[in-house]
Amino acid sequence: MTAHPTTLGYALLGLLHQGPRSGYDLRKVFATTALGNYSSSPGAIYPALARLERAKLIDGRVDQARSLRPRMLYQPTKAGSAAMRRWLTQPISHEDVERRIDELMLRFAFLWILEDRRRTERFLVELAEQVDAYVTELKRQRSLHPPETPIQPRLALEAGIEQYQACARWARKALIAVRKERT
Amino acid sequence: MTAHPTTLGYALLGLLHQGPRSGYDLRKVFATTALGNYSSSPGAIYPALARLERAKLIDGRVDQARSLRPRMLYQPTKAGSAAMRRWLTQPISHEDVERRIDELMLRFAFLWILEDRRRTERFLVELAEQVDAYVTELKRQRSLHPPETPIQPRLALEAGIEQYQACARWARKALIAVRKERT
DNA sequence: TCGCACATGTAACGTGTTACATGATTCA
DNA sequence: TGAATCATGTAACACGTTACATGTGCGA
Repeated sequence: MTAHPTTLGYALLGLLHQGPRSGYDLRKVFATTALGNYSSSPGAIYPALARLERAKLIDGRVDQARSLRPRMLYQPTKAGSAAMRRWLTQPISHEDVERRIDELMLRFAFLWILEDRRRTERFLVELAEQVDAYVTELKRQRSLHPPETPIQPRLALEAGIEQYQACARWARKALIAVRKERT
Repeated sequence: MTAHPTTLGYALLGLLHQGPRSGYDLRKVFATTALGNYSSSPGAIYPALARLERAKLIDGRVDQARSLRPRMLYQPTKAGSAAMRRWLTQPISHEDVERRIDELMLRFAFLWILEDRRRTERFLVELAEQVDAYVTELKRQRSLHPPETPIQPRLALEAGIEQYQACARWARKALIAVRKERT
C-alpha cells in the first residue's frame, strides 16, 4: 500500500499528466527521447502500468475512437496526481545527489506539473547547494589518494568532480532562466 | 558459462587486481569511496563474490594469519584476469555512452590494470568522439521541442547536454595528462 | 498475399535491496 | 558484562532484461 512506484513508475505517471496515453504511446516516448535512459521496452512498461493501475494511481479505459485496434488509454487518478506531487516536492537528500542524480533530473523535468515557479526555483537552489557539498566531499577523497595511486583512478574521480560541477553550474544558470520566465 | 559478470562483478574483480581482499575489505571500499555508486552492502557483494568464484574468475582461500577471525581472501584467477582484460578492451558503443556512462568510467578507472598507456589514450579518444556524437543527438532533440514545451523539460535536457559536454572536455584534458605521464 | 507497423502482453531469469542471523573479539 | 566492531552470510521480494507470443489493419 505504502509501496511507492519506482522511478520508471513515476516517469510513466508524469508523462500521463500531459494527457491520456496508451502503453504503446509511452513506449514510443521512451524509445525516441532521452527519457529512454529510464528503461524501456514492453517487459518493463506494461507491468509498471499494471502496478500503477492496481495501486489506483492511474485509470485505464478503452479508446473506442475508430482507427486501428482498441487501445487502453491511461490517465492519472486524483491519488496518482497526489502521489506525483508528493514525489516532486520531496526534499533533495544527500543520497539522491550521490546515487540517484538522474532521478533528480527526472523530477525536475516534471516540475512543470505543479505550476509553481517558486517550487522550481527552490529545487534548483537546493540542488546547487547539495551538489556543491558533494563536490567538496569528492575533492576530499581526491586529496586522500595515496601517492602511488595510478593516474586512471585519479582521473576517473576527476571526471566525477567535473560532472557534478557542471551540474551545479547548470542549476544556477537554470535558476536565472526560470526567474526570467513570464508565467 | 558465457554469462558475463555484472558491473558490480567487474568492480569487485577489478579491486582484487590490487591484491587479495576479503568480502569485508571490499565492502569497506564501497562504503567509503565514490565506488559506492556501484552498489554496496552484503546482500549484493557476497553473492557476487560467490558467482565470480563459481565462474572460476576468482579464487578464495582462508587467511590463517592470526588476528581476529578467519577471513576468506579472494584473488583473480588467470581466467579472471583474462575476463577483466576483455571487458577493459571492449570498444565503446553508442549504447554505453547513452545508458551506461558510469560503467564506462569504472572501466576507465581500472585501465591501469592493463599497464598499457596507449590503450588508455585510445579509450579517451574514442570516448570523446562518442560523447560528442551523443551531444549532437541531444541538441537535435532540443531543437525538436514544440514551442509550447514547459521550461523544466527543456532545462532538464540542457542539463544532460552540459553534463556530456563536461565529460568530453574532461576526456580531452585527461588525454593530455596521460600523455604527459612518465611510465 | 506478403510484410510491416500498430498494439498488448507473458514467462523465465538474474540480480539488487532490505532486513535479518550468527558468532568471535576487543574495549570500556 | 555489555556494546561496538570484525566477518560472513541468507531469505524474501520486487524489479528490469530478454525473448517470445498474438493478432489486426494497411500498403505494395
